[in-house]
Formats: sequence, C-alpha cells, structure tokens
Amino acid sequence: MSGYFGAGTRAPESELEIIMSDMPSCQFESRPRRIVIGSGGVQADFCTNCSVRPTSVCSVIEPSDISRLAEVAVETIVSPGRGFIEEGAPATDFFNVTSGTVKLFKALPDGRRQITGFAAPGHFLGLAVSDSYAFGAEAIDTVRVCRFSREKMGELLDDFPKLERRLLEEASNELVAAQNQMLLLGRKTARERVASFLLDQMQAGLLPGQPPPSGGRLHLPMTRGDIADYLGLTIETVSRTLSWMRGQGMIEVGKGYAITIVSTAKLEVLAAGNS
Amino acid sequence: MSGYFGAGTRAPESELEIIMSDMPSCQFESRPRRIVIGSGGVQADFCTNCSVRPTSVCSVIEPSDISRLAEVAVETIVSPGRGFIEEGAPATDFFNVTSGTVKLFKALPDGRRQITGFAAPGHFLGLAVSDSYAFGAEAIDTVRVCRFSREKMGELLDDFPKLERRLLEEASNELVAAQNQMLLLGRKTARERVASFLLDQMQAGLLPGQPPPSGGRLHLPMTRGDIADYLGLTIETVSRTLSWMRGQGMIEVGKGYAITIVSTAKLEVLAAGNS
DNA sequence: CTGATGGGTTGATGTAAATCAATGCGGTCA
DNA sequence: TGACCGCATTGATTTACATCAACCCATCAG
Repeated sequence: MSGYFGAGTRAPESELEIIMSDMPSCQFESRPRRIVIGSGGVQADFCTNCSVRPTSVCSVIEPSDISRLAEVAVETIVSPGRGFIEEGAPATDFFNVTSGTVKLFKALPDGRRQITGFAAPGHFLGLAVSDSYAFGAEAIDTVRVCRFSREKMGELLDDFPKLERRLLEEASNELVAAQNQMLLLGRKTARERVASFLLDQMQAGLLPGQPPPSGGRLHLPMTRGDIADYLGLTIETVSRTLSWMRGQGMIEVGKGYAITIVSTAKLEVLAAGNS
Repeated sequence: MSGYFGAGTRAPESELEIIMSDMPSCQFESRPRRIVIGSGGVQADFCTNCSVRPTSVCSVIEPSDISRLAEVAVETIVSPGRGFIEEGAPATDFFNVTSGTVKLFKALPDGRRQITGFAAPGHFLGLAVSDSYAFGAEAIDTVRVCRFSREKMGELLDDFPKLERRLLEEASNELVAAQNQMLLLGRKTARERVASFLLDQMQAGLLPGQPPPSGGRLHLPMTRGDIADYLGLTIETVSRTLSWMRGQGMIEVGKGYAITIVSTAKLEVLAAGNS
C-alpha cells in the first residue's frame, strides 16, 4: 500500500508509436489490434494545443512548465471496442481521455458485468490504488488518450504540488458520482434509473469540453447493452423503459444513438423517485 | 468547484465542549441531543496518544509537528443513532473516526435509503467535494470523531504536502471500494451480496486498528436494516439469507450482533458468483 | 443478391426478491 | 407487572424485472 506512485516497472517505450499488442493490459483483446499513434511528445505544443487541457488535471501545470508535461505524455489512439486497461493486470499507467468515450467496468467470473462509469474527454483514469487495476477500460467509439507511466507521474507530482490537489479533487468528484450510482443501483426502480441516466447524460453534455446538446438532443455513444450494464438492468428492460418513456411523451427515440429529451420536468419527477 | 479547501465559513468554536444542536448538520436529529465532549486539543499528547493515528491520515504528520494537528482537531463523542453529517447541509468540517462505527448514506425523497459505506476507526470522512455534503453520517454505536474545520484543514494541507498525498490514497481506496459495491449492487444475487458482505467484514476486522476476530467470530454493530440498506435488499431477505446460510453450515448466527463464519471457503464460492 | 451478424424492439413466461403479515423476544418505561 | 417498542425471524402472496423467444432492420462479406 505504500509506494503509491513511482512504483511502476514499465520498460521505456517509443515516444512515437506503440503496438497495442505489446501492452500487457490488452492481452484479453481478441480482435485485430493494430493501433494508430499520434505524433509523440517531441514538440512542446503537443500539450499546449490539447483540446482538453483547460478542463483536465493538466490545467494546473503552468504554460512555462508545459514541456515537462509533454515529455512524459504519450498520445494513443484506441479504436472502437478495444480494451486498454484490463481488470487485475499490473497497473503501469495513468490515462487522460482527450477525445471519445470510454467505458469502465468490473466483471464476475461468469461474465456478469457492471459498468462503473463512462469517461468523457478530460477524465483522468487509473486513480484506483494498488499494484493492479481494479477495473477494465474499453473504448466505445474512437478514443484518444494521453498515457503517463506511474513512475513519471510520481515525479510530476513531486514537482507540481498543485497537480496532487487537482487529482484529489478529481477523486472526490468520482466518489460523489459513485455514491449517487450506489443509490441508483441499490434503491431505484428501472424507470428511475433510466430517467436518472438520461438527465446525467444531458448534464454531462452541458459541461465545458463537451459538444453542447441543443434542444435536449443527446447522442449516446454506448449501446443498449452498455446502458443496461451501467444501470444494473437487462437490455430488454432498458429498451422497454425507453419505449414507455416515448409513449409518455418524455423522450423521442431516434435512429441509431440519438435520443431527444422532450420533457426534462417529467424525467426529473421520475428520477427523484416517483414510480 | 474551485475553493476546494479553506472555503469554510464556520465560526470559531470552543475547543472544549460542543453541543450538537448548535451544529447545522444535526438539525434533522429529533432525539435529545446532549453530547459529551472529550478534553480538547489543549495538550499536545491529545494526538500523540491517539489510538488510530498510526493507521489514519494523521500518521503522515511528524511527531515534531503534532501540536499543529492537535490545535485544529476537536474531539467529539456521538451517541448511538445520532447523526452528525446531514446530506445536503453546508460542508463545514472533515472528520476522522477514532472509535465506534459510522454509517454513511444517501436517501431518496420518499425515504428509500442506501448506505454507501461503514466507517471504522481511522476512516476519514467528508472528502466528497462541493459546498455541501453529498451524504449523511450517523453513529451506529458510540462513536468518537476528530473534527477539523475545512478552513483549518486547508492550512494543514498547504503546510504538509504529505497529507495531501495521503488523502489521495484514502480517496483512491474509497473509490475501489465503491466500484466493488457497484458490482455487488448491480449484478450480484442476494446470497452473493450477503456472502460478500460477511467476507468484507471479516477482512475489515483483520486490518490494524480493529479488534482481531478470533475463529471467524464477527461482531457486527449494525442492525439487519442497516445491512439491508447497504446491500440494496430488504430486512426480510437479509434475515432469510442468513438463515439459509446457517442451514448450509456456512455460518452460525448468535444472539444480538454476533455472527460466526464457519466456512470461509463456502462463502467465497458464493461471493465469487456461484448461485 | 444472399446469408450472416450485431443491435434493437416487443411479447410470453418464469422467478428472485419485495411486500404483506404474523409471531417472538429482549429492553425500558410507567 | 404489563404495555410498548425496536429488532428479528418466518410464512404467504405479489410483482418488477429477468429470461426465453421471435422478429425487424442495418451493415457487410462473398
């Protein structure tokens, strides 16, 4: 439990290209695993121009020190459906999502799966402490992440105390979200869960760094199966509940991954715990 | 979201005695609320002799600086069933549990309740960030806590960077526990939940700072109702499941709050996800 | 064009756990 | 002493959701 940061034993890797199959955290991936890599951290504006820097943990690093950040960050592109953190594997890296959406999950031996959260751009991954990852992570759509080795992250933390405070803030926010999710999973009905989920997704879209949803229009990148695994339900129940909400005039269900929230008020009544 | 620490506006309070009814976080408490207070932080050995210091966040403060800690800590005794953090109330303080067990919970408007965790001695409370508490806290048995104002805590963090890292570690551990609980609540059956709970409680007893359970003997301070609210079940289901486990020769259910684990192996098979 | 595949919806049926209900038991208070 | 209360256990019944199953509609490969 000591040796919190800097305990990593990862071999130095190329700054410019990585083949995912070399990463131990991807051994469970069965699909073809060629991974495209963005240009590495050679130029300083790699971080300066980062679209999520203003909203991510990196924002606490002063522009004058930005090169330090760029040195240790390796940008990686993960294609849809690909996993890049395996539950239980040695925790060698931290990640910062720069685009796309990631699902985080835990699984039981028989395959039952609980998605513990969705990570949008700006989200920091890998905080869970110990020598191995406590959860898995998989790209939903095309995802870009900044990868930091645990070791180098430790050095950064020593040099930039602000970073540590920011990580604590990040962790605390996660904790609040986790507690809300426990209330949802333990005590809410299917309808309440789906309503809460839709409102949360709308809220997330209103945050800086996300494309703003206009007129209640949501673009959910995840499948019904993902939503079910997130809400502790089955695909069928999610589908039926969405259909019921459509019938109630609460939402409109578009083709593909589009859902439009027609009545926020009705959903809020539901989510708060009425039926 | 900024003004993380040090945003508190709490008036200076007596170091020696506190009446709980003066605390805004206790307005919801209907029972008589006279609270006994331990001798305050006047002498330096207040913290030096603290039984949980070795295992709590306070352990990172050097003995030479211990007086700084004692200055800002106020020891409070909370009697059984009494709440000392109200969900949604202004978050003015942090707490460190020094003895007894605390339940942390969130509630829906109609009274449904989810216990998000039990806090044992050494546990740090209040990490959830924002101006108001995201959860409530209530003493299960007689509880002693060290209280720190948010403001003073901010000063401590500025002066002792190690403290910040320790808090991050604490938060990360909480996060792992929360993820496990999400898996439990979303995907495990009643039997699996109760088995996981019993094993967790045994594990918690093995940690330093807790009375070591001998021969699988557990003393659970919480009621069946608390267990149910923690596991997302009803009282009846918890009771039935414990009876079933007794019938299976997995446990023995004693009078009051005593449970003896007879077969850890059988419980582990259950908890891992077999029926 | 055609069959396969993955995601989604909807219907019929089953079941784990909730709900409703009765009973026991150990405190505590009048 | 007896009435009451909180907590726990156990039984009967109900129900929300899971499971099983059929089907639609894209997309994609051959």
